[in-house]
Amino acid sequence: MTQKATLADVAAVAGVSKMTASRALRGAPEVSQLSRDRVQQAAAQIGYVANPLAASLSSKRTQLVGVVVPSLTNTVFAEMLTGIVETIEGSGLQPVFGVTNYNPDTELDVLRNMLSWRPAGLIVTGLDHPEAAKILLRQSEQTLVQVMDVDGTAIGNCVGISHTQAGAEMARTLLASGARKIGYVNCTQIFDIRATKRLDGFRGALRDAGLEITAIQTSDTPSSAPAGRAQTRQLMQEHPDLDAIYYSNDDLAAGGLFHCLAQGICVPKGVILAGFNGLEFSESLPAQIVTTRTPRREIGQIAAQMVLDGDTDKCVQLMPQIVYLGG
Amino acid sequence: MTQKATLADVAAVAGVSKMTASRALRGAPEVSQLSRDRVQQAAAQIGYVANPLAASLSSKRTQLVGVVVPSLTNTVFAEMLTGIVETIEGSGLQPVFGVTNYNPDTELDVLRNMLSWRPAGLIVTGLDHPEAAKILLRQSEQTLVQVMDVDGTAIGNCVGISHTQAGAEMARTLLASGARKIGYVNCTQIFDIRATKRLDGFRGALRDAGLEITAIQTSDTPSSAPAGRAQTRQLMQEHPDLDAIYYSNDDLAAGGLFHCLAQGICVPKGVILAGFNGLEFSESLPAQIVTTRTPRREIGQIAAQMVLDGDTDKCVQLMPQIVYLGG
DNA sequence: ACCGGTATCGATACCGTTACCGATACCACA
DNA sequence: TGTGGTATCGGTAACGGTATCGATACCGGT
Repeated sequence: MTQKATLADVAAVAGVSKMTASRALRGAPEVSQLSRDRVQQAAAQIGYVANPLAASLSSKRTQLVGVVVPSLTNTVFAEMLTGIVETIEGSGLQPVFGVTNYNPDTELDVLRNMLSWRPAGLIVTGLDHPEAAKILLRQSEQTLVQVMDVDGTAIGNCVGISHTQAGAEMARTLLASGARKIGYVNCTQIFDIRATKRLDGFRGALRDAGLEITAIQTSDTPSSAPAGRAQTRQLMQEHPDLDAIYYSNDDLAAGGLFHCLAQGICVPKGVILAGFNGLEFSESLPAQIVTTRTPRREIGQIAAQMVLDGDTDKCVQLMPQIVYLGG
Repeated sequence: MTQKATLADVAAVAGVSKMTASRALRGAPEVSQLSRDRVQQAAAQIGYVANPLAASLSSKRTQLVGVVVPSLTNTVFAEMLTGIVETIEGSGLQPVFGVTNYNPDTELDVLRNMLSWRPAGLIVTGLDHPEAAKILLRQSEQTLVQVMDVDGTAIGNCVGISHTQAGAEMARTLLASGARKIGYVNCTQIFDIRATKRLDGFRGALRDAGLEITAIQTSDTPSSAPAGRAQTRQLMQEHPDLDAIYYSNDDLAAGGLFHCLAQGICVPKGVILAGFNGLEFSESLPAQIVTTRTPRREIGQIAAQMVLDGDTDKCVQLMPQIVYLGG
């Protein structure tokens, strides 16, 4: 009881060799029904728990899937993780998470650490990594999936959306609603490359219409609804005549909406607020915002499926959707 | 390049034995400065990456910390995870997450799976587990920390808050504000034992004042702001004269607030809304709600520290705080 | 009765690392 | 010069499994 039961113990109790016990427990075909039953019973009897470390070392294969995300508190990544977890569930694969905090140095560390486990698959966020990380990823042998973003060159498999296109589409949507004086709000405490791509696409589409962003309100606080509220207050104070405000995500946009509600500014009549992600809570907001619904859960599912299938060069571009939430 | 470099390769290049190489890389004291340098240089030169599987198998120790949470999309757990991650960072420990979806059967599976890795530490959510899980936990040898809840009997270490007390305190707060007709809103799609404890405490304190909950609005949808909005609508339709509504969490409460705002109901003048957790976004809501701020990040930090320190029977009860957010 | 084939099993050699203990060298000191 | 102690190293045996291949038994067909 004090010492864990080992395969040898199971084999001894079952009266077979270690190999037969191993095969029986793994469901290998070359075991007689009799031995199989005996082994399973013996294992149950002494409470045997397989040791995946030893198995991995011996077989030179692991059942690990490394998942590297920038943040856990961001619902978007949490939902992607959920997609991954629910897809690999029951496959015998084990997800291992790493968090980079949007920091390239941390990302490199996390990646190195992840790779040291020699995972069967690796799912990393984004296409943009520090050069050293790219080298690591290229050298490594396992199934690689880069998620969330398709704007750039993938090293391995790839699932996501085009943030550049998403930004452009939002610009066109706002323009179509008649907006001409448009503000932009973001947070730069962390360097969010995908938000930057959206901004680029947004700007490009405005320029195609002969327009520029009227004002940009940036802060180096973490992105959150309170930050969105504070920044919107400041932005609208300096530019009371904006037709629309594009936020780098729904949290900021919700904060912006809260500011408007508190000030009695009518949304979207007085000003259109645009976010990104289409988070669930946005659906219940008391006024309507426009946002881009991202299929993050599906991205997680597809990425996990790619790992399961051992794909190597697959690339799936998902199409986000402009939606009007709340009201 | 195709085959990973092993410790033997490092040793060969450095001109020492495997043992010396191993010791040098681990920073063991019984290595001369000369050998140490040579080994480190050799390792860097051939790009050696240590294999934690082999190390763990050989040393019978792992650097793994298993973390079992009910959900990843719930910000509360994500923030606790953040606390854990930031605390064990740099200690050489590796967090491994498991998600139970509030399902006891899943919890047992996840736990079994977690334990099979023989982690150095295990952090699980709550004090209430299926009986089989409790047995597993009691038998296992590693540092165990049960987090979030202190209402009950801990198996190992324990850090959290008393949800019963939190519920009672909220009841007293609402009573002190003059509320007499009080509604309660929750979601039961998942069985949230801690929410139940809060409700018990809440009810108890009301009874102490000779009162009962006026109406309970339950739904079996997942807990979210949209659910909160829908349920509040229904509840207020049937009971338009409520003084206050207690929600099982801030998401629902925010949804409730959105309903009131959309209906032009004044909060908190017309009705007091009470949530739980004190999420960051609640701070920016355009009207004031009352909630219980929970120290979930700190809980994660303390739990991780307990694992690092190898504590066995420590129990830390943190004190939540009633706060007024938004407005 | 002999043969080839299939089903079932076991012995052995690892996987890459660390624990353990013995070996060696070198030093100060008697 | 011998002796004991310390610092540094290496050989060997694990750790708990799996891959591989050879051994055995048993089958049907001729």
